[in-house]
Amino acid sequence: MDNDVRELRGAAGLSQQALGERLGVSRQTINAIEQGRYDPSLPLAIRLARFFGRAVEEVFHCDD
Amino acid sequence: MDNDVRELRGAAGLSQQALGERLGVSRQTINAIEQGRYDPSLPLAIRLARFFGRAVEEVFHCDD
DNA sequence: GGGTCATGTAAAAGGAGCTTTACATTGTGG
DNA sequence: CCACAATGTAAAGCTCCTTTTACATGACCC
Repeated sequence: MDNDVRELRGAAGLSQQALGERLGVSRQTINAIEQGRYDPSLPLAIRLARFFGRAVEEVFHCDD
Repeated sequence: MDNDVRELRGAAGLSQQALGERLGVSRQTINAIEQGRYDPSLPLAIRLARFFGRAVEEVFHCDD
């Protein structure tokens, strides 16, 4: 399950810290998600997708 | 965070057991999600939405 | 060289997701 | 009445998500 968070964040010109603050999570959480160390919870995934104006499926890609 | 799983499952004519088998989770998991006892993981939410031909955001509604 | 910003990473701790096993209720059909 | 299917629920246990604190790196500016 990989995702486009890093690209979208870069395009938005935000640091991991700044994005975390906007979404109410720590920068380590953003970092872990970008690196695919784990998947976000469903509510966080929805907040992330909505923040970037995308559908959840567009941001997070299942590999199956 | 509530969802439309029960309605969609009913419309599909499937038991909780049958739906769980299709998605690779236990019937208790389906039951808990339908009752809002907890949110599914992101991969399960995506599988559920895809199974019903909907977007994740259409099936799971954030209350914020 | 010293400060700061952005990022990577790690450990400990707590809460959430999911499993299995098990028991209870309700309804339906023989 | 007796199965049987569908659902609700509970406990124990494991893994995953997220936090906090902390240290380390490289880039960049003064």
